[in-house]
Amino acid sequence: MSTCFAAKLLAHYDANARTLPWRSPPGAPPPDPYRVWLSEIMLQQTTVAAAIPYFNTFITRWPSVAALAAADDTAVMAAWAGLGYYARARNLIKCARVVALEYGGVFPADEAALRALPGIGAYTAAAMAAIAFGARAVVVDGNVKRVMARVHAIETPLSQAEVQLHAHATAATPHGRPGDYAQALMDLGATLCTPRAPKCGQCPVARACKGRADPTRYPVHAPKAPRPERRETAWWIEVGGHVLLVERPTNGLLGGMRALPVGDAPPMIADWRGVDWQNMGNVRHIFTHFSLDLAVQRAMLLARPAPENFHAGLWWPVAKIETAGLPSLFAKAARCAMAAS
DNA sequence: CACACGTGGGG
DNA sequence: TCCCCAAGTGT
Repeated sequence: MSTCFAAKLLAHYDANARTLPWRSPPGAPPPDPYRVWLSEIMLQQTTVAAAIPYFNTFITRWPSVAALAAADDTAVMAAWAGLGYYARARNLIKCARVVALEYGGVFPADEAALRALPGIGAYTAAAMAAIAFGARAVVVDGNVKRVMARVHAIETPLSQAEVQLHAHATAATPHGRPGDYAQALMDLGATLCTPRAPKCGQCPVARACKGRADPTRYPVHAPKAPRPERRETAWWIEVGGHVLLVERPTNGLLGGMRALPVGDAPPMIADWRGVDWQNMGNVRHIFTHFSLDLAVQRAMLLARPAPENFHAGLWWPVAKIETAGLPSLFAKAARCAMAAS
């Protein structure tokens, strides 16, 4: 594959680039590295449509990495609520503070230095180096892997083809316009060289594509494991218009997020005898690696139990539950608990 | 290297 | 309803 590939891709990009809030037009000076970074973190395993409103909210509320570094952790986590993969938000905060304290609020331009920051892996470091700093970094994301697997008709399953795919991506990367090239390649994967029903008829590099005859054959995937089933119970404890929320442990599922208490028993040391629990129904939620059937139990208490009976709870106004920053699972459970009955 | 880690949209 | 998946990272 020669520079011809990149030339055709860039020409197509010049005429068809998507307009996105974090993006500069083709040929324009690079965007603020803060915007590139924020968008790249939000876009990890996340669709453009889902990321856009969050990006706009964050940029308005925290216009610079210094502003984000100075933010309350809780406020940032709440603003991220609903976007998923919450380790990204925890690392976002850590990264902002490292940049603020160790780099004076200016992102390093060096790919290796970027790679060393929290939440920035090989892909994001390369993307930032290319898009924000104009370096010839080799950007390899899911789009690039799919395009390379098709162009070269790679039969090796994706998980075992990393080195091969990276080599092809390196050979294809031009020395000029690295940022535009990276985005052009990802645009191609997102709009034409899609996983299903690729639009080969409109593809600028279809003539060079070895997978053209059967594009959906590539990339080859390993067989997927079955998704296990889990059952849990969430506890809605309401007193005087307030509901008990907890902050989940920093690590693990929905780590660091506010939530309803979950477990086999209500989250108290106190004695629950005599309390009238109502079964409010079940919420079904599909995670990447398991399916969850969450039963929702509700108790309406007359008096607030002593604080020492809770590990780390807070009473949130039921009328403002949407502002609590609950992840989607618990936002659903809250709607279930508040349903008329 | 394999697995944990969210969510909502599309076919 | 169900399966796939979307600009990955950390462990």
